[in-house]
Amino acid sequence: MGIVDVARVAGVSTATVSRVLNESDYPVRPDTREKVVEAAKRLGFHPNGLARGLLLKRTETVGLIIPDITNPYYPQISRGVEDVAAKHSYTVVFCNTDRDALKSERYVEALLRRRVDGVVIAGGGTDFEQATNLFSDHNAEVVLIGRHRLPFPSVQVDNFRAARKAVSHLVGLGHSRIGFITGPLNLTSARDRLRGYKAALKSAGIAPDNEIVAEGDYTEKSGYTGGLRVLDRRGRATGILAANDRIAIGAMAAAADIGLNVPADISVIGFDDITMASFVRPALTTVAIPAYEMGEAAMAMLIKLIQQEAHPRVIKLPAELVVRESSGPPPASKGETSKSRRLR
Amino acid sequence: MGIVDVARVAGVSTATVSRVLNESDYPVRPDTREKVVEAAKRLGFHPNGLARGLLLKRTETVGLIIPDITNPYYPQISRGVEDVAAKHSYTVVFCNTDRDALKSERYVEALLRRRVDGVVIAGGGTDFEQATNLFSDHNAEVVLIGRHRLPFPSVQVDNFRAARKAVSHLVGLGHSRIGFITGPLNLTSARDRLRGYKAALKSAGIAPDNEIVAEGDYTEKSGYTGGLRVLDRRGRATGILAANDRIAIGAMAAAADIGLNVPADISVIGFDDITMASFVRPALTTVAIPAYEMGEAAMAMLIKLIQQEAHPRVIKLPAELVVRESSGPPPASKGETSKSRRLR
DNA sequence: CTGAAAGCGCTTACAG
DNA sequence: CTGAAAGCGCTTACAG
Repeated sequence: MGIVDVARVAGVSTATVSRVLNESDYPVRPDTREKVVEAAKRLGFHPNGLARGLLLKRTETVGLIIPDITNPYYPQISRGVEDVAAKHSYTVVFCNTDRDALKSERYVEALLRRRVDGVVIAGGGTDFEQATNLFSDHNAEVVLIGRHRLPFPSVQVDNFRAARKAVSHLVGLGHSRIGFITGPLNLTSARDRLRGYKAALKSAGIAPDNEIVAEGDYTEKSGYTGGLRVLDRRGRATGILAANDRIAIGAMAAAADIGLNVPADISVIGFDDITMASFVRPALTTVAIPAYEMGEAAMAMLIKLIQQEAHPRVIKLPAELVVRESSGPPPASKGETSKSRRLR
Repeated sequence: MGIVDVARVAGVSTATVSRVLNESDYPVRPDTREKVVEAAKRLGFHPNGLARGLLLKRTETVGLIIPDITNPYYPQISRGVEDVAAKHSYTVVFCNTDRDALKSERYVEALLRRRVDGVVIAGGGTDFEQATNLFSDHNAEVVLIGRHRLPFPSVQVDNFRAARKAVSHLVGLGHSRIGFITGPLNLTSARDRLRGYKAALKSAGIAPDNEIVAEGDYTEKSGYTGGLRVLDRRGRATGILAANDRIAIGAMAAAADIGLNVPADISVIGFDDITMASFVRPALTTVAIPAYEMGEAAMAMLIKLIQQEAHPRVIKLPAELVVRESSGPPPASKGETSKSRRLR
């Protein structure tokens, strides 16, 4: 069942069928048009996109390469990408690399074979230099989300400034022992946040202390472990910046399990503003990263590239501090917990 | 740059190139084979999947239709689907319908045009009868996740029994005022859980009370609202079953904001066991739905269907109660909160 | 306004 | 073991 069948039933040529069904502005007599539409509907005709793509060299398909959809940051991005893709009748192929070189390579090959018109790549940690060049060489456009050191258009957020803003908030509240649980330091996002943290301490005249900095990996578990490390000692932090909300929530769990009160004993600030952030108790103060909008912007940019329209080379989106319940002034005297006060 | 170029460079025919590159078991002399492999590599040849698919009538692409990847239940499922897809070198096209008929229709058309080999459909609420028949008529296999009233293979979990199990746990703890915040009742999953809740009450000899049942929609917000409704009155519930973890976490937030202690004043049980469930405090008791495994099973089944292998018609996966901190015995005397006790 | 025909890049039955 | 050629289902330049 193909276009020739429609042509036969309508009593016209395949050329005419094609012109009608693609709403070409090629002139076709109204009654001819109607016969075609009628026949197509009667036969339940769905044009073969493979044949079309083969000929036209465009598939209206794009790839979305992310580390892991299970990380609550990526569903937002993906949704943004997909919504604008759908709006322009593009279809998106979904690739979870786990930041694994082998998996990435396989996906790149799969996308190349499927002749995608473009890809959006989010999340670093893998070296995409070769991959992006491959896509580029094969007429697939590339848009990056986040800061990569690659010469492709990208959508970014200023993680450095965002982290600084969060730390300043803590400083403004009176904190001077401010810890940090980082993301995986092979990621630029994580490194930028760490740099911002350090810069903010410096400009507040606070000496850095590695005892209250722990490396995490953007999971709740690493936040829990890091939280225990940063909190369970004398001279502990009175404020913690976490490199994302999952870490922050893990750290809050650690605080609770140690018997520390948030924010009375310890303030916690996250990053991202996932939905859950406003529903944990105390509600999480966090730096909101506009993930959905980043996805939207990336896909919009990709479509412009594909359709050879003008477009900016890099779009910077703002991150904003959302103050909720988990941040407050430090406890009155150092080392004293709300519990010890209560017990007095 | 195509197979003819590779053939020319290797000094063989396209037939031979095809046979070598597809690892056909057709006999090819080793040195010929080598020349082909060499040429393909040198030219950076990536076979055109569109041409291949057009001819073979299979694309090694499947569609994944879900309501919304932003709902933390679906990333797990999607990951399961995608992991086994990748393992078999299938590619997955990603469709978020928002349970919207128009969007669904568009995706179905897009998938049909792309000649996907099959689709897995998760999440009801939309009528997929027409869609599934369309796929079926066009040689695309269909696997459903969850209970639909459609004659297609499916992967399910027994929500009825799972809800009963959760309520029984509360009854065993001594609760007799047990509330329920439902999911959207147009979904069979939500209705099955509600039925299970009612059945468990009945077999425990507890009269149902609509005052402590609220309709939610699987979001934190609806859990918060529902929680306020069920908790903020005399004769309030001492235990709440929530139709998913997001609702449960919303309900816990409501309890906290009212000044109620979980589990001292009120026990809360969720459904799903999302990662966050073990990191909120108190950690959430919940019925673990094996979402990742459901995705895996569905995709595995789909591949068997496509490759015409034997397969079960329906796979039932077990749901297990995970007892953590949010459930405990009811407060000693009715209407008395831990706060009022403390104040005494 | 309409159609005949070439061609997109592959695979495979057939012939040698 | 190897190759010539047909054909998958479309679109479009060309001719009328």
